[in-house]
Amino acid sequence: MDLRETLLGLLTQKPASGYDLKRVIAESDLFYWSGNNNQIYKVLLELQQEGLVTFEVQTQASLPTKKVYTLTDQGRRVLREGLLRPPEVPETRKNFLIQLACAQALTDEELLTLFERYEVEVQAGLNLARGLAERAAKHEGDSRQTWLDLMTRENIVQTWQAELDWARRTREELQEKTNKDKTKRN
Amino acid sequence: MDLRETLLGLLTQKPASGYDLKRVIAESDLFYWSGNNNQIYKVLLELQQEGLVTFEVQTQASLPTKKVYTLTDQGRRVLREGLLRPPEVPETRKNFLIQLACAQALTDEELLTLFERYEVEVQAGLNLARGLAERAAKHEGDSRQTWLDLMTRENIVQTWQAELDWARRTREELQEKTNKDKTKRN
DNA sequence: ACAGCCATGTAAGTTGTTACATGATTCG
DNA sequence: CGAATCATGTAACAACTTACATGGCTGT
Repeated sequence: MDLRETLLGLLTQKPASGYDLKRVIAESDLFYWSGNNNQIYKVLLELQQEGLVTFEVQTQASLPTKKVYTLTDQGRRVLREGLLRPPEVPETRKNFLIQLACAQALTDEELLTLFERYEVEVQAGLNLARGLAERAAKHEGDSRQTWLDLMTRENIVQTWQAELDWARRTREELQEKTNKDKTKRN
Repeated sequence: MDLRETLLGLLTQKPASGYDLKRVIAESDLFYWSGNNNQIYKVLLELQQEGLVTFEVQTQASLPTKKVYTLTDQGRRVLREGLLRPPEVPETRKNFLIQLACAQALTDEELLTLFERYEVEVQAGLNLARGLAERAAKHEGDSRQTWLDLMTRENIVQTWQAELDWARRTREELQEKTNKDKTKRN
């Protein structure tokens, strides 16, 4: 599921301009690309040259002219093929865990504040994800696709929640350990 | 926490050659880089030129000569600074969720088999993570670092577990929905 | 004999990033 | 008046990848 396929996928929902797609990708947490021009406009051109999409130039009064891209039948076929390939497992980059692996140089207190800060950051991420999930829940269609979108939002919320739970439990355990060591020393 | 810092971090544990570091990174799921030569040897050279590491050439009987890298005091300082910066939140790329967002073109049956396959893949990932966690648990030191490593392993296991739980629940719900639709149609 | 490990390194490529350029319009 | 939005596109670079080259040693 690279950017090419993702753009094809987005175009199944409705025709869109490069600018539209760029915004969707940039504002989403699901579509993890930065949503920069260079990539998107280039990929769209490539898709067009391969016959997977076509575009129609739309002039607008008092707004710049835009190219509205639409999926072709061939594009739909290629997308379907891609979707039917066995799904990939999630790829996670937890820099905090790498930090922990390198944390020998830190004192217990420093490590604890690190955990506290991590908890705050993860909590913020969870709150954001919750907000998006609620917004998705308000749409209230009962098509399969709106249900899938809801489940997707739930997945993300639960991922953040699991991380927060781990961070809390581990911080508490660390706190106990640290206190014990202190009383020992006194 | 980029590759530079990670290499510094790995060198706190013990001096190592580029080849050693490459293997650690390539075999680990935590250190998410591919562990290719080009990057690692280049970064090590860069770190050496900045005075963060030094190397000692070690000739070996019946094995190629190697450069064993060691952290300098300055390297330790730079690493500490990096570790004390506020930790980053995890970055997750769930291509499966992107697929779901593009899945309008699929039938209910196709979607179901997609979920089934995803479950299998995630289960495999969980099994692998569990194996690594058990191996880590067997080490049985009671230093802070071995405890941290254990907690790290647990984090990874729980992340996989959360994903598997979600996949199962969602697949079951989807199955019910699909069956209902079928009975409706009959 | 042939594969695979140890150990270094380079070449060539893909992917993704930030930042810039243009130019009209709209909002505070 | 300046900033932001709409809309396209390019330039320069950073990060990361696969694949290759070398060469002796080890195990089947």
